[in-house]
Amino acid sequence: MNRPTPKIKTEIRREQITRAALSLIARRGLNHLNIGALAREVGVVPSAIYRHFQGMDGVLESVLDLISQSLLTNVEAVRRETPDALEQLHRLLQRHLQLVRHHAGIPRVIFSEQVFAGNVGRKRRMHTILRNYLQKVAEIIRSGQDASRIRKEISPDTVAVMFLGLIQPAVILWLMSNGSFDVVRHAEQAWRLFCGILQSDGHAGDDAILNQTNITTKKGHDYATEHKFN
Amino acid sequence: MNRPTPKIKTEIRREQITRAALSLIARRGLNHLNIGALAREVGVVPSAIYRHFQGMDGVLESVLDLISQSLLTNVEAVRRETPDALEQLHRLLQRHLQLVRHHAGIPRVIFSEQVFAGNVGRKRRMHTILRNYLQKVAEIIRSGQDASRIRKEISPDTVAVMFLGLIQPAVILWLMSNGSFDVVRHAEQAWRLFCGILQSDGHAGDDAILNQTNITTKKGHDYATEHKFN
DNA sequence: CTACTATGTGAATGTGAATTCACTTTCACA
DNA sequence: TGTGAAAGTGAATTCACATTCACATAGTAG
Repeated sequence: MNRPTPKIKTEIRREQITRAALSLIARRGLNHLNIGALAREVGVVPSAIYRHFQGMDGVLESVLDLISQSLLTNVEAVRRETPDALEQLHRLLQRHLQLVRHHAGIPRVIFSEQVFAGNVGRKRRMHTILRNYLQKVAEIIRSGQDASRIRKEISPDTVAVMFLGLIQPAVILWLMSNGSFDVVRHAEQAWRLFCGILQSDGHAGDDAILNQTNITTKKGHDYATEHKFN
Repeated sequence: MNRPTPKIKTEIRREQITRAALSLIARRGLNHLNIGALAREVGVVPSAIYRHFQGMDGVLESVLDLISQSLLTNVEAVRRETPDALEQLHRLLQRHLQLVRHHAGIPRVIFSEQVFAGNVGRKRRMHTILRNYLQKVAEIIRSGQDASRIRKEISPDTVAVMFLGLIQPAVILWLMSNGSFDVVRHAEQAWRLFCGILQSDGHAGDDAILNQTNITTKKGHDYATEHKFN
């Protein structure tokens, strides 16, 4: 009451709202995301949201944009970082995990019903986002094949989906276990094995994969962040 | 109105309702599952549901029971079918896909927000179901190691999660693409590669993995069904 | 300083769905 | 055949939200 809510330009508010939405989704899930909670998070009154978005649908679209952008940004980053396809994949894996761990809203949106079942347009949108990502991964693999770094007889598309498979179940376990499942450790171990499939020079990464479960007490490593979230 | 709704013993109704729920989830998603729709599906009036369940929560619990049971049934089946660990895994993969393809409600429930975010007890329940399944898979792997069929230096737990990874992303793509993504083909290709990781005798399944995408027009093979659904 | 416009507010309205309850009907069994 | 418990019904209640709208106010441009 003392300080009335400041008025912010709609462009900035839209971004604020979008981030707030992703954050709320991370904490309480997409189903519990509602205009009221969103407004409270941003510090305005519910009806104010409508000054910046058409409604929940609009907000969700915006969230999807953010997710899509984040995923593709990671691809571009690893491409700049190293020329070696295998190394690119490895780093992409790490970045993906880092992204997801800092923004648990992302997997929640991806796995969400609202996306599978809701609005047909949104479903298609999400599908496109995933396909684009997979396509980029497949491109990396193809380039690795061209450089004879990766076995030529395997299908890039299949491998791209398998790459996602290194991440997804682990993330689900992570979400379900409230963070107890150590996704990073799992990913590293899985990567070792996975690498063995890909490499041209035949020798798998059979150096010391220890027999240990992936349950630890939360937390772990933390690759440097560099995402435009707050 | 002519024929009034027959009265059915609660035990049977419960089962009817549970299956109806899974079926509705398959068609419209968990979020759209509501007492009204469920009642209509079963052919009774909404309030009648409360004769058999405490409410949506009760129904959901029952659905989780059904899912858990289906998953474990598959494990037992493959164990009976063959003694070879690798073959058991391969068949489990096929059965899992078959199950999921006939009951799309299952992955929808597993991926669902309602499970991740809703009721804490339900989340834990789902987590337990998954963990149990993974544990069974890990056991198969361990037995394969004991029989020197599978490389001993790899962690059964990690591999079990990777096994899930052969399935999950494919199923998600399948759901998002309205069935266009050919999960079965993907799974077979991925299995070939995956097998190469596991086998003791070193030679990967490098026989002819064709370079083809997995998009086809719906449908495909269809392993024999033997699940207690209708 | 004035006035315009973009933002923010709070009250009001509307809707869909869960749940409850008093009442009715059917079924099984004595 | 009669009766009590189990199962089904429909109306009423409540609730949580989304959405709208008339009004208030803060930036800012002239």
